[in-house]
Amino acid sequence: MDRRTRQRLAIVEAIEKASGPVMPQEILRVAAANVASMNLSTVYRTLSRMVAEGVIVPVQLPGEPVRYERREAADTHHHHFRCTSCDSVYDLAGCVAGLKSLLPRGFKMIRHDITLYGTCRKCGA
Amino acid sequence: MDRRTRQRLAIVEAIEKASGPVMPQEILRVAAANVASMNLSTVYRTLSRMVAEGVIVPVQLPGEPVRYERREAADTHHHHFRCTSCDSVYDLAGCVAGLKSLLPRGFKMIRHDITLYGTCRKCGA
DNA sequence: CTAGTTGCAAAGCATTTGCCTGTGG
DNA sequence: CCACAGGCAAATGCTTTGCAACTAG
Repeated sequence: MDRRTRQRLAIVEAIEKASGPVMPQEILRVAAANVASMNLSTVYRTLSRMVAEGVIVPVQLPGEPVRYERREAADTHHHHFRCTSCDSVYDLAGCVAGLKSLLPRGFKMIRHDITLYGTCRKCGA
Repeated sequence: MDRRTRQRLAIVEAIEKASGPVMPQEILRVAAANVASMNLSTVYRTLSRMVAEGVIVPVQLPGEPVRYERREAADTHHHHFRCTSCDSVYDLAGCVAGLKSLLPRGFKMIRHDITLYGTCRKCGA
């Protein structure tokens, strides 16, 4: 990100303000509040760069468009929770043991993804 | 599936022959070998019906197009392994304990997805 | 100044849909 | 016969890209 443009600052701010992983559309919506001319292409291009720079990481949940979150949050191994009521995605600290026992012989595990679905605190009331 | 058409039979066969979850494109490729006029729209429409009828279930892996597998295979709780070398997807029997311990207080888990990545036996050699 | 950026429109993919023709029962 | 199916092309929704105009440094 060579230049500090209004657009980039607004996009970075939108991601940092978010409480969890956010989608490009959501970033556009928030960033457009500060920079009227904000464009979806700019959001996508900026996100690609930030991923390449390691500032943010893509969060892929099964069957949904990509979301992004700060790399800082991703430095500690974690997984995600998706509220089936409000569609928000939350980070979950920690992991589980025993994943390797699921592997058939001859298979080697390099990484894994876990997604939990259900209702978050807000929606569970 | 009211009618037994050549197309439907070929699509069903393609899914049953598969060694794991398969993508629509792959189904088209295999089914087209038997029915020359086979069309992607037909594949998609037939898959939708089969899902509605409960004959097959969609398998969603993070960041990839849907795959489908026989419901029979899905009746026993299982997860998936994706080979990062050949891109094949395999079913994994069993599950792990302790997922609920990842939940923050106030969150309720209804279901979960686990995807393991690495190299399969064929590619690991 | 001027290379890096942006906005806009067009292009890509995967998937869906409309519509008219074909066919299984 | 004729309602259900299929083929084809156009429409979607998300994401990427080409290109000319713009601007940060």
